Amino acid sequence: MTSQSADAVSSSRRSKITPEREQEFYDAVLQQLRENGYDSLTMEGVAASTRCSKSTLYRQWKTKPQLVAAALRTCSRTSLADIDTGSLAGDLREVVRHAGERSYKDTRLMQALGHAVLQDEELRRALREAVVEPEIGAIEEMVRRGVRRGEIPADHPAAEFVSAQLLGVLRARPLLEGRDADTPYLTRFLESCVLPALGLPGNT
Amino acid sequence: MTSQSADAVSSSRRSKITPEREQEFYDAVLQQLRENGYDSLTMEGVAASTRCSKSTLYRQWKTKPQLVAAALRTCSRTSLADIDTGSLAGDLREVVRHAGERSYKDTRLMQALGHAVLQDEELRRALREAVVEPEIGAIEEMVRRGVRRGEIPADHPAAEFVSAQLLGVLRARPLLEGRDADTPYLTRFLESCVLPALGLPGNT
DNA sequence: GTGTACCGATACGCCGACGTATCGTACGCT
DNA sequence: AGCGTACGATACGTCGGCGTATCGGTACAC
Repeated sequence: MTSQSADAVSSSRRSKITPEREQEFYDAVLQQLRENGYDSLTMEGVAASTRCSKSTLYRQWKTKPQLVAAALRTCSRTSLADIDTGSLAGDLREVVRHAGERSYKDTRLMQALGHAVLQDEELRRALREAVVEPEIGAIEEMVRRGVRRGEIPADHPAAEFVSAQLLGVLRARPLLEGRDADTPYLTRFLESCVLPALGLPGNT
Repeated sequence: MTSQSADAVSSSRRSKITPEREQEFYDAVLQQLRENGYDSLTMEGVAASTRCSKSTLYRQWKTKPQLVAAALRTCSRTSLADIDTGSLAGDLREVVRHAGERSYKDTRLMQALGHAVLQDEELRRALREAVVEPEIGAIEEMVRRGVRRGEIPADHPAAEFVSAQLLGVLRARPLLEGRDADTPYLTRFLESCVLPALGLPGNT
């Protein structure tokens, strides 16, 4: 056969599944999700794009929703949790910078899981725990820090809407304008809507 | 009219398709869309729930996406276009009242069409022209009227985000809190975020 | 060197949905 | 009264995806 020398990637896939290999599966799942939606994601497709056999997939995960749920759980972006610039406005500016960069991928992913999430309990929990909660939790923590620092009052009526606003606009722009909500757009939104509503000065 | 006996519905459906009957098809399509998503919407299902045969469906519409597109085009709720209270704040309060009532149906519908819309050109146009454009156009017209009346400056930076904010929050709440964005929620959002960002006084 | 566990390929059964075709018949018009 | 049109029922071919099963072969441990 072929001389399987240094490239462990292309030719021989006979070794046990390493963590890196596992991540390749997950990446393929997420990519196919974004491109074609949940229903058009097929086990055959994942197998083909990762050059494994269906047997391998079904050995590791029982069913298609479980594979997808597992893939979602690797999405845990803890990036937002690390942000702490010392001011609420500064934190949120960092948030929109990150969100704008990941706008396309996250938006498509959410869109793809739209209704599938309503049918499968495990899928719903995976999406919430792995994607929604971490990001939204981080934002709400920023707001709480802002309250503690006295930047905004604890019962500011706009406080409850910060995360919904950001997530909402992120998903709304593609529908309204046909373009992703990139960082400049999100920044304009933050400075001219979110921060003013909170009583904080926006960069004009 | 065909004043058959009392039960024109259950037994014999042999008459030609009246406009009312046609609307029954569309309603069934939209309902199944909202309940199960686009991919799980089946011609068999529509036929069964409307007690017609598949032949009839395929005689009227060539394919499944065309049936769905036709159903979408009957959604044209021009209700928002009729709103004109004399002030921007008043107009928007009417908008959230309507939107809150239709929240569940509209949100689910958008969610259901998520990725299908990316695959089929006709479907995409139908959704835009029948659902998105009318509502968003009405809101933007309200903003323009507000500018003409001098309520807000023409270049107010928050003006471009009014429709995106409302649509976004409408779709975001179910994801974040697991509940629909009803009228009270939308009203709070309007008074504490949208109006303040525009420099208008919100009802506290 | 021997063994075992795991991988890849592939074939299979099953099901459900699309879209077509056929046929009998009720409707509604003239 | 008669006739054509469109409807309802249903069967059919096709396709594609899920999940299972079988089998040969290879990597890695011992």
